[in-house]
Amino acid sequence: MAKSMSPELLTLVAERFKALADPARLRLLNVMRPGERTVGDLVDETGLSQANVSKHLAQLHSLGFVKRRKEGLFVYYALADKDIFRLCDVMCGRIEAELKDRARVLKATG
Amino acid sequence: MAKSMSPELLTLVAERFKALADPARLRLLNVMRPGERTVGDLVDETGLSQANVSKHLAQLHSLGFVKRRKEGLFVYYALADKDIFRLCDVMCGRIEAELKDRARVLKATG
DNA sequence: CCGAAACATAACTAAGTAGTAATATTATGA
DNA sequence: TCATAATATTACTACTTAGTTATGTTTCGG
Repeated sequence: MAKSMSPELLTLVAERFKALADPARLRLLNVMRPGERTVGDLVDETGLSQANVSKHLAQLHSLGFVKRRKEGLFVYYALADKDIFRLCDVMCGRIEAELKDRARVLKATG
Repeated sequence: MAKSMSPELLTLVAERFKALADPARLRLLNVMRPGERTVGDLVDETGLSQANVSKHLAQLHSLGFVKRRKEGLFVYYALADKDIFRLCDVMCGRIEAELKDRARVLKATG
């Protein structure tokens, strides 16, 4: 984090964290991991409704997390870059550490 | 992101992103960057109300982003680790790239 | 003990948001 | 041009949550 983060910058950062703060959007991003997917693919692979998927994709796209490519009737979405992996890796590392710690405590207690 | 992220894991990850998806909490974390702070310090340096600060700190603490140390009447909060810097750095990099890109487009258009 | 200071918590309100159902838009082929 | 398929958008509802006010809890000095 830079030395002095202005409230405006913090708002922009928060806005981006918020885009990743939803299980449905994370599922969509996860499905796109191997490569681009059409909206229909994403509907099928997540079980979410079409309208819901479209809305989530619009949000992820507006913040630059995914890119879109139109081909005939279909629109292909793909991850814009590898940042999401890095971000999720950090979070997963935290969760893993927590679980380990919890297991350690349980072992010591029980 | 791991190959197969279960919905449960994604929910845990989303929960943690959500903790960072608020300007007030980011401000608190930013104030704690140089070192530990009492609740009163955080109230003064952020301008948030005491109750509000306590609530945000409880949330950040429950998810392991900050640690607490009690000393007499005062409670000192501090960043639990350096993950927050890494996470915010990624987000700031994205924002910077966006702004650059927007400037480039404006230059080409105007 | 008592009062005050530091912090936490509870109850409440207002604003934001995910999901749905219905409708609109766009592109294709007959 | 028309019907249809894929996606986007709109209007709405239910739920969540940030902030406030008021109150509770803990700790210490006198």
